[in-house]
Amino acid sequence: MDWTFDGNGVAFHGLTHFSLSQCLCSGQTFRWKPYKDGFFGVALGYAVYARQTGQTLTLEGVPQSAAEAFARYFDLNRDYAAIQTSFVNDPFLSEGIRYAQGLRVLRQPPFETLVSFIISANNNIKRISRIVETLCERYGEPLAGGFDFPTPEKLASLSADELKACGAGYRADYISGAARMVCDGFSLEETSRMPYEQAREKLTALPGVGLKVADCAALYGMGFLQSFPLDVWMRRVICGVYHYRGRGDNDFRRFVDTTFGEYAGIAQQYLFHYARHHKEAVCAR
DNA sequence: ATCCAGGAGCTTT
DNA sequence: AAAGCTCATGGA
Repeated sequence: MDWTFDGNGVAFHGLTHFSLSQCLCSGQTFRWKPYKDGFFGVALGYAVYARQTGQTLTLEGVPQSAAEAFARYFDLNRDYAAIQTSFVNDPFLSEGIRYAQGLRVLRQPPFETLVSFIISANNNIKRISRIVETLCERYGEPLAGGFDFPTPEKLASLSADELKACGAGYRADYISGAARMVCDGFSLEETSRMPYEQAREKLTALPGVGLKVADCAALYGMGFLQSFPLDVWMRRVICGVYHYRGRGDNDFRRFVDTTFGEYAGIAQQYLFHYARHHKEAVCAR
């Protein structure tokens, strides 16, 4: 990856198949907000002002020592053109790709991703973002211009009332329970090195983590690109766009496993983004 | 007021 | 195994 450092931050050059706004506004991260002509957010322990001009991504606030880490965060080293080509035989997916051109699956810190998607259960994106932001402001390490995501130790030390006061609602017990298990030796890094099926199975041992949340943590936080989070939107797509008539989740899962391949998670991200902006095109339930 | 939101977990068939 | 019920909260 070709990058430079100018004293204020890092800039990546020659990016194709990359759109910053598609990456940050597609429901996979809850930590970036529109700011001036770009986005402001906290990632990998840095408060960052990110903006894109053409094929250049500028990350103000990122030292050169963190350049490669951010290349991984934005998945800049992967050949998305080749992945998109592998989807050409799927007309629905091709439509999603056209609509969400430049979208990449981020690789975020595992614990932050896990907790964020525990919060996502039966919730909406705006409120998820607000809860995550409040958690960071109150309990995250202060950075130059923002707050980091709280550590497992910090979250494990909080009472249920303190977590509920951040808006977490009934998920407060899940958050502290999962944080405690991570503090107590449940290694997310180790899990991320396991085979996918094994990793997602292990993740569901955490409170508040079912298959869907496990798949989100696996996809957005652990680099398992074959993971396909099966949520309400994907059921609508599979039903309304692919005209699949399944009975229960087992049927939907079987459809996913036989339809999308090695990069199912990337396909899912295109479809999710497309579906959320084309409600009329997807199934009503 | 009622329903829904990137579901999970527990109870009942 | 599969369907049903409940969970806290805010916006539509």
